[in-house]
Amino acid sequence: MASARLHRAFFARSVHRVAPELIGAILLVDGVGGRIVEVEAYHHTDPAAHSFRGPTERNAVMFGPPGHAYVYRSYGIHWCLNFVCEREGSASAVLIRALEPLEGLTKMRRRRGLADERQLCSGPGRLCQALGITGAHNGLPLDRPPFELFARAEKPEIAKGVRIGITKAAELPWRYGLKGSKFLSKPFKAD
DNA sequence: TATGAGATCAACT
DNA sequence: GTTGATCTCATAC
Repeated sequence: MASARLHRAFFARSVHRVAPELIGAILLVDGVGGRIVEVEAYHHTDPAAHSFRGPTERNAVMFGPPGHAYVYRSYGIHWCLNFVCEREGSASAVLIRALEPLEGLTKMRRRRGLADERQLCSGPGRLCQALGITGAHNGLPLDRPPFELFARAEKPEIAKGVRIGITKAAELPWRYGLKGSKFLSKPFKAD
């Protein structure tokens, strides 16, 4: 099961193609990480996206080249990790919402102060804390250390649903997840 | 199980 | 001054 490294070209496409293909991919930061099980797409036509109103100091990275990390502070305390994708008129990115811990479990538990594996990375803020992601990672390329990204070996079953935790355009079905995963931040509606 | 408040920073009105 | 792509802890059934 040799997985290919994801390079910049992977992200130089529409978020709506990139987002579902990220499900099942492996993300490591400094050797700590796991399998991506939940993401959300943010597009410039989307009032909930930071890029909707154009570039600002905070979201400048989103308007840069694809394949970079966009890290921002949420509610003053949490960090959230995004992958910048191709611009289609304006900036777009994929929010990494949850992953299944595979590598560096000990480090993650220490950083999170938790024993429960399922809650180590089941949410954007938790994930960043577990992987040690901070504003220092903002703008870093995803194909160079400390980041490591590997494509999934096989195409998993993708669940699709409504996004979480937002008040604008919350009805857009741009949340993607690994069907049946125990590590989702919230379960998908069964269909 | 379910609802509610607090934490705390930067962009926006 | 208010709001937000959140999480945790406390209190109430």
